[in-house]
Amino acid sequence: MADSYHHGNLRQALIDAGIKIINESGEDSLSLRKVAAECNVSHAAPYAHFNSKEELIDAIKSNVTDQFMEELEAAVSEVPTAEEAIIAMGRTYLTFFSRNPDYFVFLFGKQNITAHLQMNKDYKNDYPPFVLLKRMYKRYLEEMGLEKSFEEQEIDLIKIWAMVHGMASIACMKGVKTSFNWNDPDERLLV
Amino acid sequence: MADSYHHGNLRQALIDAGIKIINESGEDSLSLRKVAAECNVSHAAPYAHFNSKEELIDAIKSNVTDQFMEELEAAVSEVPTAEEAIIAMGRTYLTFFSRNPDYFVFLFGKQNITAHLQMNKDYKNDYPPFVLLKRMYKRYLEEMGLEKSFEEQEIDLIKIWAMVHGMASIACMKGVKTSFNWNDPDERLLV
DNA sequence: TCACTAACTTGACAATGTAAAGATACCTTC
DNA sequence: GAAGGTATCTTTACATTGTCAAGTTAGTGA
Repeated sequence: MADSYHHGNLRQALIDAGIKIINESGEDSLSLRKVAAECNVSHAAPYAHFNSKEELIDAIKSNVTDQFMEELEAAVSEVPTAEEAIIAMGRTYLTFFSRNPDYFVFLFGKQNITAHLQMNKDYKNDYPPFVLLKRMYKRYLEEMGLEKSFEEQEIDLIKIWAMVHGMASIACMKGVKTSFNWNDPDERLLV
Repeated sequence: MADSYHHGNLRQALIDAGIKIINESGEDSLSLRKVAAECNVSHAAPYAHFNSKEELIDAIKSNVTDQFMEELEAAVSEVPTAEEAIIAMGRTYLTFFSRNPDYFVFLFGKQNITAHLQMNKDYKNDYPPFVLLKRMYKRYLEEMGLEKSFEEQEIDLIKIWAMVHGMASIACMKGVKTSFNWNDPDERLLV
């Protein structure tokens, strides 16, 4: 299978090679031809699995997001209460992206984000990490015996997400120097 | 001057053409050759004013940032107290970027950000909007008669900035639908 | 008037995304 | 097991792009 005409699992190999290139030299230097070369196939081979460079990039993004989700879910499952879970999510969020800032730029930098932070009640077609946060937040309200309107919930969620995402954004900017401990953010996230 | 060999002020014309292209069809479709064509000069003409495509893009960024700063300073000068000024900044921040989301992606999307959100005491080589916020924040502490340590100040500033920047980030994401009023964010930004 | 230099053009080249046409190997169906 | 179909991969080709090198033009100062 190694040196046969057919690769075996080229699709995943292309994704892995793409991630490798991004980690080594950034998204800008990622080209379809390099990815193909990395997999020892011809430069047009990727077109059997992706219709465009953008499709490959989207596949990589969803691969990285899966990786991110695993860490988030692990963090959430380690604590008993929803309140702690939300704090743990924020911490994991910052840890994940300050560990590899390239992923932040890669995931959220360009405009073609498949992430949808929709606030509507059905979770359909939503950004997985945000779905998780919403679930934890709902549980938090229940555990605390709180009743809030949809609008109030929306504001809370945006506040939490904006705070954490904004911090990650700052932390991932080049040249930023603070004495802030990004891995242990202020815990009073919930207002 | 119109059809002469020398353009007159090609440098600024290139920047304007770049902004136009970004507004019309996004940063991805911005090429040096298109910018040159837009100015009716040969494809290599830009190299008399910029050493690379990146340098042109940086120039465009600083142009857009100037525009942004004008609005921020106007907003700040319209209110008497520093507290109101900070809130006005947040509102202007969100208004500016929800008015033209492309600028947000363009300014903060890629990694080569010249913006430096440095927390050190000297404002040297700092991101102008952030310098303004720090000045307002300092004035706020004075007006309120508050005394805070450098670390506490740092945390406050990061919180404010992260909140506003995070909100703008969410607002500029494609496909986001909320009932949140981005132009009138929650005013309890200061903890 | 005469260099000198900044601004611009022309021509070239390598890297890249992508399409079209052909080659190869696997898989199903008889 | 043969035949045909199809997914996978290669080869070739082309337009776009960033960038460089060499030449051209025009304004500037001595």
